[in-house]
Amino acid sequence: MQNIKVSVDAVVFGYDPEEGVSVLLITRKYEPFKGVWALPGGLVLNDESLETAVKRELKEEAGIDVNYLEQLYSFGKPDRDPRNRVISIAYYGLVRPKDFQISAQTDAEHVAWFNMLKLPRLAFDHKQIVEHAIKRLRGKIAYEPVGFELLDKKFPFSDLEKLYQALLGHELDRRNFKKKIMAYGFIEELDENIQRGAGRPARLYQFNKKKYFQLKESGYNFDLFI
Amino acid sequence: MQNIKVSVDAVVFGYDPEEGVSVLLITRKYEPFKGVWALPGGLVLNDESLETAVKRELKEEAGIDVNYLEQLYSFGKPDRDPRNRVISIAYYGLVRPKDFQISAQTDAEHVAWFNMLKLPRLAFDHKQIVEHAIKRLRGKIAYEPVGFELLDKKFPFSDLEKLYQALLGHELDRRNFKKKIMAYGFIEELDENIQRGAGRPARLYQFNKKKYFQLKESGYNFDLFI
DNA sequence: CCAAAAGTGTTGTTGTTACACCCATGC
DNA sequence: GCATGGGTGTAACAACAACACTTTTGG
Repeated sequence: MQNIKVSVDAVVFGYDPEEGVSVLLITRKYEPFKGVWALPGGLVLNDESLETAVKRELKEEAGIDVNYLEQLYSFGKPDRDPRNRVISIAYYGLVRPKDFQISAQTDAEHVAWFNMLKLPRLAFDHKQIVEHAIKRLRGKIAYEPVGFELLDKKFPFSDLEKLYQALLGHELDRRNFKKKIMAYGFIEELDENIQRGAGRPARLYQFNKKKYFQLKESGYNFDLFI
Repeated sequence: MQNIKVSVDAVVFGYDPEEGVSVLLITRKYEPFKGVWALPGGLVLNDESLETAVKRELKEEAGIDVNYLEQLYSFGKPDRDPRNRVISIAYYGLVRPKDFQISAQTDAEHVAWFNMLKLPRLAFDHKQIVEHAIKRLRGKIAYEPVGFELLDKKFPFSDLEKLYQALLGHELDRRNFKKKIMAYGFIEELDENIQRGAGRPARLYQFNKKKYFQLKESGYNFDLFI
């Protein structure tokens, strides 16, 4: 008789031009790994879809609604949970951290953002899951402009550039980056500026979803970076 | 109390220069969908890993060992199995059909290869799973030379070319294709020819895994086609 | 000698990379 | 007036796409 539990876990990424790319973590309220940082997640209910389960857990544990959610991978080693067999279907999500006041809720003691490069010790095999998610996100930005789910609706071009640099882990040429991105035509320049700290005010831009989906439907392939 | 079963299903691709790209299917021996074509697969045992489960099922149901196996996606809609809640973790595999005499075994009535473009009606949501796998395989060949798992150890260049054409669904320029592939350096020309039917005999080539992994380790990015 | 499949280079076009100075603001 | 961050164009080079004739075999 099969006796395997099914859970979902979520790697939620947030971005802030100052902080870089962060991952949302909670501390576990119960054993095993009580008090240890972990990914938000939990068992799937009998009659809910996997995606619904992830969204529910994120709401319950961190009070957050994601902007974008995609299945990542299923982790199913027989000993990944010390109690009993649990396979976890991992998702990753993108969110604008400023949109939410994250807050610990049921099942979680604390909730916090951690820079993706400076993570604490994590429960279970969650470190592996996060690594998998980072790899996926890095790959993803090369052919889909997911980054826009992480930025404000209107953003200075330098935010986008910094996001790509943070994700890719290397510098980009400002002029070439802008040229390439703008050539696709799914970003529009607005007639507004923003001033942040010192320096010349920056022109604001926004993502044009309609144009993006048109391009995508017509079989266009985005090839952004290596 | 959670009551969800966990199964695995496999989309095994095979290739033959005459037949094109095929998918391995079985007919179900029991209800539901008794007698209907379906993907090989079944429930995961309590103490086996997901990958082991896939390999075991392929052996049990079709007498096949895959050459390459990769997790595809997990399908978990609450009503995808009419009996009870079953989530399926789908894998896709590659195999050289000539290496095996496929044969129906326990749990399967018949086993057969079907051209990936001419599939019969499939049980459960297996059609969706196959479509997902085809999409993935198409994407995959663009940045990893998985195709070699589908070809004979030694093959004429035209086999590789036909494989890519079958997968991509469009023609390729013979000269440009060869130039591009050979430039990576992980294919070596042998001092052997093969004669198949009419026409000039073809030079044989083989994949050099060592060189391939060297390139890959050194962070090289293969970018084959759109 | 004809049909079938394999083999092979060059050129124009396009895309990519490298690179440096000026501009608008706050302090 | 200086420090900070924003904005912009060009030229050299590399990659890609398009293109057709010759070679070797079997029948």
